[in-house]
Amino acid sequence: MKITTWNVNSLRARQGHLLDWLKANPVDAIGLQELKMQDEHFPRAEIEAMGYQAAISGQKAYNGVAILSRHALEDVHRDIPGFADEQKRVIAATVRGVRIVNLYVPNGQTIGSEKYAYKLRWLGALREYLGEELARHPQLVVTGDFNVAPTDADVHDPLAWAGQVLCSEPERAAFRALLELGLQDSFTRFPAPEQRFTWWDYRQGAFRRGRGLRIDHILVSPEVSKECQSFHIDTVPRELERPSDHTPVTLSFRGL
DNA sequence: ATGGCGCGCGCAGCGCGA
Repeated sequence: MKITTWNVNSLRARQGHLLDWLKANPVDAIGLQELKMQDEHFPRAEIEAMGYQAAISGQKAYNGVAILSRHALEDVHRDIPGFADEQKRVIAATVRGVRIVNLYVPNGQTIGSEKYAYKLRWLGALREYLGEELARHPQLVVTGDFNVAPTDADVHDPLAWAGQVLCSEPERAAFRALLELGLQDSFTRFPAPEQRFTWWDYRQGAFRRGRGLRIDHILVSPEVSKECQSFHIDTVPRELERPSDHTPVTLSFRGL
């Protein structure tokens, strides 16, 4: 089994890239973020023609998440239970007995802003939710754009980013609190690849200059961790015309 | 130097992302 996460930064703008990528990489399931699209505009027929079912939680202009799967999507849930939020950032489904929770964590804008406070509140609520999911589903995979670079090694220029949003200590502590539930950052399960970033700014040729961050993650429960086989950050789509600023990240399993 | 680039919205230029 293979599970991918990809922030497409507008599904309408990236539909061609997504379909081409799925044709070349027929993963079992993929969590998408930043659809920026209402449910009724989702290209369901084109996705189904590729052999995928879709569970979606869309929103006009901002946010929006989906899980696509080549297998049945069961027990689909949206949002964080008990956390009032207009923004569509969470969708969960069970695929072949594996619970997948797919996230688009708030960006946080700037330290001290209302959006930053919302991000930290959101991550606190997420921790409660994932604790419950972990208790219910021993086979748990959490995919998403977490908007947190967990350590300085995940930042091209740690000094320039020190204390900035995505790298601040409260954000990193909130990320570690997810791991303390018993989840593992699957990236750390393998020898660090030469290229470890998953996002590069569109400006200033950041991708070409290797100025990126690792902010897209796949967390796994202990039962899933045992089955992990490989982890891959695919930079090919980032080279295309009008790319998403994020790359797809794929975790492969032996047994699941 | 507070923008750069790319998106949606909507038809000009702004809000937002990371």
